Amino acid sequence: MIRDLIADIITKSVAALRERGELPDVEPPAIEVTRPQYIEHGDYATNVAMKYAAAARAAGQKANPRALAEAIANHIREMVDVVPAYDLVAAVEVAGPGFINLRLRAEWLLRQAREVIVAGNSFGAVNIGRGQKVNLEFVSANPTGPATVGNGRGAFIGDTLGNVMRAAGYDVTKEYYFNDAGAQVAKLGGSMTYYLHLALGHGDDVKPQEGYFGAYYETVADRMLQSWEIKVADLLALPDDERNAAIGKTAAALIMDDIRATMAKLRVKFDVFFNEGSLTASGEREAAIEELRRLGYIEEHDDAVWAKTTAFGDDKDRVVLRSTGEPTYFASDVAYMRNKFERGFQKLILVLGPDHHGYIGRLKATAGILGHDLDDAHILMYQVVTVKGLRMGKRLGNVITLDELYDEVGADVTRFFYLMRSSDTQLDFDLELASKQSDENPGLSVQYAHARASGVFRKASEQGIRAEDYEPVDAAVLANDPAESLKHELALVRELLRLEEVVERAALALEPHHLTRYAMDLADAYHHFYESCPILKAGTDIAPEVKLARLQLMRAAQAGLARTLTLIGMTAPDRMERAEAISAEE
RNA sequence: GGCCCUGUAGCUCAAUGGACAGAGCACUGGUCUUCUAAACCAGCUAUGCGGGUUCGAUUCCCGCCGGGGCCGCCA
Repeated sequence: MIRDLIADIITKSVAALRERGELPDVEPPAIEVTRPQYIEHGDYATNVAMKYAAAARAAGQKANPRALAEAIANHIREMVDVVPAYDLVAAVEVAGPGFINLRLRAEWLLRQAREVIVAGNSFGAVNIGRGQKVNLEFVSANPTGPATVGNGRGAFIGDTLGNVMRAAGYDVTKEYYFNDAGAQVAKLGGSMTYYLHLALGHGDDVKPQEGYFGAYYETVADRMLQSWEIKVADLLALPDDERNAAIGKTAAALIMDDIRATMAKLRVKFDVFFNEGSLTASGEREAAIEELRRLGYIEEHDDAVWAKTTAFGDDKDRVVLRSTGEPTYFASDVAYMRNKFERGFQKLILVLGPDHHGYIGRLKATAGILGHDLDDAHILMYQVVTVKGLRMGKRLGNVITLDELYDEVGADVTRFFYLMRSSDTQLDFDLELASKQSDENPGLSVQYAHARASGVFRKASEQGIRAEDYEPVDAAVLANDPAESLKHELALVRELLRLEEVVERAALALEPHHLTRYAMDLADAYHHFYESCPILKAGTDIAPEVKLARLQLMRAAQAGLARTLTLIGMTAPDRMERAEAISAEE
């Protein structure tokens, strides 16, 4: 990573100066290398002089941050002059209250275009994960209804976070946990019994007080009858409890298929669908309770059996066995977490909706009880989703389904819009903007940048210029371009090289939304380059070596756009056609 | 009552404790015999209030005010 190389230079300079006694005799601060907000300040900046001065003053020594900065900057300049590996640095300047700004050499930057192309699918990859096994659980909605726009948020956060963590060197398993038995599914069975009777023309006298209702369940009833009419007739004849459980389970299977289909359409990929029921069948749920008992975190009172989660910071202890002797869902949660750790995952990430915020304490406590660090179980919580601008009247019940969004704007735009926002803020999905088939739509704008590059390569191909003609050339020739052109060429390379930092940050902070921001910035840099650096444009007379170098740069930009779109889970189209994205028009 | 998220431009939102707070949309004014105008250029406006920590606070801490959400021997 380029930033690490810069940090290495600074670290070595500080160490050398300290060795010579030219810096205050205090513990040097951690080296922080950041991107200045303005490119006029350089490519990278460090605040080490200011931190050093503060540490010195705290130790009672006199220190002037700017003077320290000058000393360090001088030493960096000397090193850059003599160490060939550091020749990427063009200038070192001291500015403001004591920042040391480093500027990269234009020729070096331009030559990175070829590196981007050579890197291919590994472009932007970093290795901060070092192969750590991570279990990333998301959606995990039980099959009692179609996936909603709320579930979608977990889906896209989880899926894209998984992609970006893989790019950051983690060994990620994407997992969906579901329960197709128990009280909720029995309730579903009650509702489905009602809808099945309706579908068979038996009247509506079995309508339950509480349950799942809406047009969607009519379609489920129809499909059940189509596939298993005879079996369904048998099931309806069972005693109420058995009937509800059996019909609920049958309906749940259909609904689970619907959810999987919705996820697949939206390119949300899971490696594992984990059935809660398997924990019962395998005896893991019982074993988990026994394990808690063995570890001394079980208490019995009020006729129930409790797990002492308060020992690890939870608000209250949690029931694992009710007074009826029935295990709670939390008992399964314990078993499930134990199962994950036993499968070798070192870190568990659970993407949960805002209604689960009360679960954080008990889940982290569970990790603690099982002998792990509380941070080995990380809860990534997202806030609520609302949709502004959706036509009313066509909806199923009072929830908006993910399928409806998909039908309106397609997978690409849906994913982009969901990922534009930080998980911590509410998501107000702007359907009107998302539906626009123009560059006002930020998601399409990024794809358009990619397609636009494809158009240029098609044209180049028509003129007999092929990839093997421009991919190997030395783009440093562009350093001689007019200032206005060079500005945009360098800005484009700089933006490209930032991807690895974006990947690192998104993976470390578990914040996939940085990718969409980056995608817009990269597309913007690309568009500027496209406008001000013509290649094949009619009426222009571009020198052949410049033409090839710009084609290479454009190819690198396209690769970066494709890589970013892929991480977000979007397609990178070679052409944009209006009709293609209008899937909602009947 | 307790807990979680949140308050930034007209709207929706960004901003690893740094330098001059950025995008998109909207709005205003320009640019079309194009490398596809599905574009480009220019302009307009913001950190809820009060303290604190810091060389430096949109960011961290405390209080107040305002939004959204959650609190079960449900699953």
